[in-house]
Amino acid sequence: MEFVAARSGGDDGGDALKEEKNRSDDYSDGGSHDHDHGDDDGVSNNKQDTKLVKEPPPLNKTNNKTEKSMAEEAVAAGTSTLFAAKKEEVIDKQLESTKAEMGEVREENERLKMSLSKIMNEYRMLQMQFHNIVNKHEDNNEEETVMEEADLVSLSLGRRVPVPRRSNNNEEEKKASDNNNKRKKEDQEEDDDEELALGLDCKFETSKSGSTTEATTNLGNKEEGGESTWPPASKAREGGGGGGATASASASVVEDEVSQQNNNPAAKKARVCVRARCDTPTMNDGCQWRKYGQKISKGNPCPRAYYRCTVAPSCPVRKQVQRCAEDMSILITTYEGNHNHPLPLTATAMASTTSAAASMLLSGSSTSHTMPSPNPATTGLNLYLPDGSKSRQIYVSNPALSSTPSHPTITLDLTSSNPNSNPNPSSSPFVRFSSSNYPNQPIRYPSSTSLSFTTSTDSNPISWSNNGFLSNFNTATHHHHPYNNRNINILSNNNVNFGRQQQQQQTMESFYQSFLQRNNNNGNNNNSSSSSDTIAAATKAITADPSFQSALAAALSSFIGGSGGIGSTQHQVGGAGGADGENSNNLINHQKMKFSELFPVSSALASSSKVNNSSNNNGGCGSSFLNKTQPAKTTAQNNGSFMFLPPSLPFSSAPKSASASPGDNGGDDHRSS
DNA sequence: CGCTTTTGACCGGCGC
DNA sequence: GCGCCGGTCAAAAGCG
Repeated sequence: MEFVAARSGGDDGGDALKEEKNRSDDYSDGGSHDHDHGDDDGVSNNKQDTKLVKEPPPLNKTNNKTEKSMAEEAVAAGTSTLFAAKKEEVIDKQLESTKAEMGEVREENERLKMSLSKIMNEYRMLQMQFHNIVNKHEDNNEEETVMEEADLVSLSLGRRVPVPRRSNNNEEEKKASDNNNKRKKEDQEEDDDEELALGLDCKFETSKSGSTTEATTNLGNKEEGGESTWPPASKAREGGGGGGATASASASVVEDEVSQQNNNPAAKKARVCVRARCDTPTMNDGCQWRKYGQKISKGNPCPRAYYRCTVAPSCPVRKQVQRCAEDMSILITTYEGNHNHPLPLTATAMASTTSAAASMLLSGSSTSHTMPSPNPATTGLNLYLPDGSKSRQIYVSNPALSSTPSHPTITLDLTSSNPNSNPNPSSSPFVRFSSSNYPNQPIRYPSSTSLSFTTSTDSNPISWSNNGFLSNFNTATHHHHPYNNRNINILSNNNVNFGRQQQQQQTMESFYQSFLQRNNNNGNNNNSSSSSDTIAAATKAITADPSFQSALAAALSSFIGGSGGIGSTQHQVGGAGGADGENSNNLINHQKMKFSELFPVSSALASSSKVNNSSNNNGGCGSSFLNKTQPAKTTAQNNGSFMFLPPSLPFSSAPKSASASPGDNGGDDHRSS
């Protein structure tokens, strides 16, 4: 048992150690080994000896038999005694040779024991050294230890990454793993439990070793900030448990990014662009943002809102939020800079995602451009979700990088409208809408890194939320993508069920919690058996699969802000806290708007209440960009002609919510500077 | 009153 | 040098 673990630890001396254990009688190291000793002694310790010992008796027996038989024959048959004498000689020779072999074996055994004792001494010395090293790393700089991983970029949410002990590949650990296996296994189990609870471990399997850079944080240096990740403060606070530890893993990544950026003068700012279907003004990523500007950018009728992180006064992180011109249901959030403060747990989800992306962007700067491949199965980003002691992958397909000269950008495509992942874009009303209005836009992203977290192309007509959120968070985790991807279809395929969505007036604040409740509600109120079944299946999937839970938690935290953690202090998707009614109305209106997009004839009814709501609307961007139009524009909405709104559509009256993720698209200024 | 949003103005980079 | 553009600043206004 331990041998297996020891070997799994990758120790090249595993065999030697095994030999040592097998052969050494003076090997004293805990009771657990005693058992092994017993087994090993029986199995292989004196294998040759036993063989040698066992062999002679048969010889003797056979010889005795021959003697007896020969004597009987001699007596009985009266044959000559010469034959018997020859036989005795042969037997004596065999015995002598056997004794000689036994002596050689004994000598060999003695030599092996000698060598074993030497090896054991060396091993113990190495073990001592290893312990010292490990203790130093753990006590002084866990983060750097994390960064010593050669080929993995590990991101963890909300938990300290148990990397230091697990992934140190030095030989000391390898050997020490034998004696420490039990302890380490216990520790790993604990760590695994932790990960199961809160962790989303994202590891990039790259052939690069660039992730071993030193932690050169750039506190407050927004110019060189990696992207939307969270390093510096966390590092500064390390050892403080909680928040600092939470962000440590991500911090390592970002520090890596930063260092790599420093190594690359051309890359001033790394950006992570997250594309997600979002009805709300911004994705609630757990952080608090303050809007400091808004501008119409070229090529996109939707204004671009500029936010800065207000969690810490000096936090240099910026965020740009803009609706996708081709598909206004898609919210494009671009993160830039490094947080210099600990992040709430809900913020670490997006942090992890963006960190992972940025890590790939930066650490793989030389190869990432080659990642786009006609075969999605061969390229992509593997997000490892801890599943007990194992890790499972979420394959993020078809990454591609784009970088302006000053801003290397990686795009996380959380939508299914990714042409790579959604061969049937017409299934999404938004896609259809967008394609008709902005035919040029689909070309916007080929040049950008597109990490599609979706890949589920089948339109599962389930709408967990009434605003397109997680509308198709189906049971794809139990399916196998044609590309062997693990499907977590988040924010995909807005399969709008208008009637039900109107009935479902969900507050986004407790989205996840209400989700399960709404399963029942759906079943009771909507009688949507198919959907309820599927939701039940999805629920089962969630409850049954720890890794899926992690993924779900991350996703929900990313897009909804979660009901826990700081969620209470932050306005959830939909805008102002407590404005559930407004949110609901917004959601309803949004769906109506969708409906009107598809069915203009009926849109008049749908938009009737929306006009009234739009004035005080703090709602989400979906609702915001649909509802928060100037009165003059509202007419167009009433006519179901939203898609034909002028490019300068202001989407004004942004939400007044003060905290997390206020509305983008708010304001109608078209600054021409 | 404190915080946020709005929004016109400003600045710097870049291309021509 | 000029204009365009993205990004930021900061005063004014709004909100609770």
